[in-house]
Amino acid sequence: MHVGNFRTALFAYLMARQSNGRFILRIEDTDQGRSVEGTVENILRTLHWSGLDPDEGVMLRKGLITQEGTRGPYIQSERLELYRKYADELVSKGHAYPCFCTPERLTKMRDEQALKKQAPMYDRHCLHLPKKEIADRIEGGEPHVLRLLVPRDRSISYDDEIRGNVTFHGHTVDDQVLMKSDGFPTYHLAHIVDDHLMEIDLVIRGEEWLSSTPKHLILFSMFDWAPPKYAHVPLILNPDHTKLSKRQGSVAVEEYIAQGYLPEALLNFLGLLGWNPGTTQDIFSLPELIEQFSLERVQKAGAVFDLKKLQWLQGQWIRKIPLSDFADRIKSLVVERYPNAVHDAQFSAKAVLIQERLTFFSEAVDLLSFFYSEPKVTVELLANPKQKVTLELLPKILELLKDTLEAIMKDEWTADTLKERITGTAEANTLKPGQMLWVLRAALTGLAYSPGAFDVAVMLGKEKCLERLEVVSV
RNA sequence: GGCCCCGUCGUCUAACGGUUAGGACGUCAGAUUUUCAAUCUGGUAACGCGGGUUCGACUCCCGCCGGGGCUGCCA
Repeated sequence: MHVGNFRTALFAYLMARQSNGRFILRIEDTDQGRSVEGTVENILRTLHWSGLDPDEGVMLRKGLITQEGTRGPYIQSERLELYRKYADELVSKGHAYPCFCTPERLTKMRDEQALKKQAPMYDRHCLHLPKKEIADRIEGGEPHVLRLLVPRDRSISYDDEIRGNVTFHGHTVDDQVLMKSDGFPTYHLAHIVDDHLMEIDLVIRGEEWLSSTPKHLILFSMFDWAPPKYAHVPLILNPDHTKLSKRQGSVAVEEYIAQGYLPEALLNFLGLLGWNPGTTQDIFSLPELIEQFSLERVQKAGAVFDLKKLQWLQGQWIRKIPLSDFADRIKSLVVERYPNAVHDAQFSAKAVLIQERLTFFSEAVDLLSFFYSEPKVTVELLANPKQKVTLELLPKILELLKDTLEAIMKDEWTADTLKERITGTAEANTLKPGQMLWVLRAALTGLAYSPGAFDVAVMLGKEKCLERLEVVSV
């Protein structure tokens, strides 16, 4: 599921919720060539992951795809007779006509138009065929499509919920194919038939649909049906301002799920992409979005997908997780690599040390590694010029650390005592506390980034600390 | 080419005729008497251009420039 479609779904969901409406999932599978196995289930699972379950239409029940609601079927390939019926009605009213033109002729026609710098539009070749001939060719089973007869003399305008008044001139609108030769409708016909029959009153869709809206409006008026309100949301863009695409990052929601993003983070990010609350609030839960969202505050211009901001939001949300839940979530990951963590009664106490320093659950494994295995400590890590620890100074610091820790009684092995004694030693030896603490922390964890030295030392215990200091000394 | 949409810091955005043009992400600096992608503080950075209208324009109008979408028997 493309993140753009997902954001559109989010906006639709928000509008449905705040207006006590229904969020309907309809599957538009009218292109036989593009159907991909598992797509529907994938969409459903993704929506469920984020909490945007449909109220009506296609849904998942006990892992199976089902349809619920009184206006079904909700899968367009199961509604073919319906579209046929309405298409015939259009033909009989003179609003649509059969076209026998081959793809080859159409291509040639468009090429010629392009050459003459004209807009490529169907030349209505088949509109002028004699009635008898049309009947005979259809009778003879010749492949054909049905085209919309666009009233070229009028202009079509409507009020977009996001963009305001938009106007098109009939003579710039092409005679859109409504029914394909394979008996399937195009999106355009299916959309208006279904939205009318399913009583859809608000259509929120991507900006790429803006230019086909006049066709839809014409169709609604030909059936004498009231059109829904339309809201065309701006596109989501790549950093280079082109339409969001693969190649420049992930476009599928499934990829973000796989990378470990929380639904709260993605929802928060996408909710704020193209919409703003008008306040300085930037952390939004789904209920808060429902409460505050409005189409009036949706942006008109495209918005670049800013991965950095998504990551920041992810960090914000991961820190909001209650500790016990957080510990549960990371425990299975840690146990995968360190089976001895299974029965660790202190697991939560360790989890609390890392919750605010990670962005993804998966990072927990490395961040807790030194609790379940002996760290590999390198001299390069210990002797860090940035921490003012030189190779010459290192042996002395290690000796001082060992002596200092050795002198602390087991029953006073606390963060406070450690801090007090180490600071004292540092001062007595004209060292900065940081120089000693860097070495201690690095020796105990083997990591450049980890929880603080005191926390780690307390958790590890006196014996283990001395043991590790001894190991790096030799 | 034609039609339509859009144009405030690098990015997401606030402003709806009068502000030192605000916030957030990023970035930079400092703090956190140890690290950190965590936290805090501070800094950096924008009204595309040109005409109008007005006492006064980011805000209204026109033109230009720039970007995007569509231009399929795809959605």
